[in-house]
Amino acid sequence: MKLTSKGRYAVMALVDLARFDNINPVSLRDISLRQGISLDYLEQIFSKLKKNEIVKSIRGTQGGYVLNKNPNDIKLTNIFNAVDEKVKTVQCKKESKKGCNGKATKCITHNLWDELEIHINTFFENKSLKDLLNNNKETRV
Amino acid sequence: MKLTSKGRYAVMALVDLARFDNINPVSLRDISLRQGISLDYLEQIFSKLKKNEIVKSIRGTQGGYVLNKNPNDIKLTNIFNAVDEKVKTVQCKKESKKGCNGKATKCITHNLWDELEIHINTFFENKSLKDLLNNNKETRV
DNA sequence: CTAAACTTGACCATTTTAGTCAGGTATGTA
DNA sequence: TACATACCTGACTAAAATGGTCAAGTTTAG
Repeated sequence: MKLTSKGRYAVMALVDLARFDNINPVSLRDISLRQGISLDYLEQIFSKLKKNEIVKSIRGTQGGYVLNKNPNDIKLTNIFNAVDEKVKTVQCKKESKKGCNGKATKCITHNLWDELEIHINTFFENKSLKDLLNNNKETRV
Repeated sequence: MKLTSKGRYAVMALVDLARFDNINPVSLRDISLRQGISLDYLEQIFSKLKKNEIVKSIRGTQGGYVLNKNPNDIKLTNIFNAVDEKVKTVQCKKESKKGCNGKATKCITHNLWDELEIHINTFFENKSLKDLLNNNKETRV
C-alpha cells in the first residue's frame, strides 16, 4: 500500500490551485511558498498531473498552471492515479514464485485485501476537489 | 501510511493458526512451511503478537502457539497495532518545523486524511479473525 | 532579448522494509 | 539427565522506496 507525501502534496497543491486560479494561472513558485513544498518536487508532481490532463500549463512570464476540469469532476482517485499512488494492498504476482504464496491458489487473506482496496477506493472516488474546497472555506484567508 | 507485508503475514499466520489450533499448539515451523513465510521473520512477528496477548506460547517439544482469545474477539485492528502497522495517513508533528506545513494551522487537507483514517480503521475494527475463517472455508483443504 | 516560468532527466541521502544470522533459554520426552 | 524441539532476543543488512536536489534546458510575454 502506498499513500505518501507525494499524493498528499498533489492534493494540497491542487486545492491551493483551485482556490486561486479564477483569474490568472497560478505559478508553482506561489504554491511552493504558500504550501511549503519544494519547488523542484512540485515540478515533478505537476508534470504527472499534466500528463493526466488534470491541469493545463501556460508557459512564459505570468504563466503557470490552471485546472483542466471542473473541481467537481476531479476525484481523488484521478489525482492519486496521476502521481502513481496506486492504492494497492496486495501484490500477488501471477507468475512469480513469490507473492501470493508461490502457490496456484490465492493466499488465504487474498479476499480481505481485495475488500479493503475497494473500501478505500470507494472513499476516493466519492471525494472531489470541490468537496475539499467547501471543507476549507472556514479556514480560508 | 503503512500497510506492508508484516501486517499481511501476521494476518495470514493467525488465520493459519486459528485453523489448526483446536487440539495441539501449532509450531511456527509448520506455519512457516504452510504459508511460505521465513521462520525467523515469523518469530519476530509472533513475539509482538504475544506481547499484545493475541497468542500464547507453549514451550518445549510439541510446543508452539495458541490463540489467546476467541477468533471472534480478535479484530484486525488488534493485529495491526500489535505488529506496529499503525494506519496513519497524517503525521503532522505538532512541534516540528516540517509536517503540517510548518504553520500553526492545520494543512488544508488535514481533515481529509483524518476522515480517511477513520474510514480505514472502521473497516479493520469490524473485521475479526473469525470473519476470515468463514471466508476461507470453501478453499479449505 | 531576456526574465519568468515551465520541462526533463539524472542523481542521491535517508529511511523503511523484509528479512537473515547468531546466539541464546525453556521444557517435554525418552 | 540428555537432547531435540521450539520459543526468544537482538544485532545486522541488502534492496527498495521516499523525498527530495541539481543541472540544463525550452518557451514565450513583455
